[in-house]
Amino acid sequence: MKNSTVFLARRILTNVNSPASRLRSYCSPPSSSSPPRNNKLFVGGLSWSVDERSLKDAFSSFGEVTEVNILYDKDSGRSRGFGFVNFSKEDDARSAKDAMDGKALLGRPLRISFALEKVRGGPLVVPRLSNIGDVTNRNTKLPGERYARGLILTWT
DNA sequence: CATGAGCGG
Repeated sequence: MKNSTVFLARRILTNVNSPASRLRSYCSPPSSSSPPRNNKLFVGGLSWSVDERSLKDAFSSFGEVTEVNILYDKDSGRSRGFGFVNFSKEDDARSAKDAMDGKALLGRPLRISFALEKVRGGPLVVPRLSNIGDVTNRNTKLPGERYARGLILTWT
């Protein structure tokens, strides 16, 4: 049993460096300095009154939009202020990002970037180091806070 | 009523 474990580990280790590796990392891909080349845009800064319909209308002039998702708060039902817009062609996604990033929709400027690749069945490790030193792990709401949910801190 | 960083199901 130990042998098979070692064997598996060796296989994984050798496959990691193989260009044909189909392994998907929990961490950000190495040398991810260049933006991810996918067709999915992360759209933040959404006004809480923007729904998926109007969001798709705002982006479908740049190409075929195959999927639009806005995330809503489970309890309040209010928009969480961000969503995802998927284009069929990544060229259209790029032009939409370039044209719409910073542009106001319903009074609030959009913040658009390429969506991070989410690993299926695994956590999404965000390459961001804010919140360190301010780690909270609670589900209670403090005075002045609107969102106070447990925070799982990961880093790259 | 309220308002604002971030990457989900």
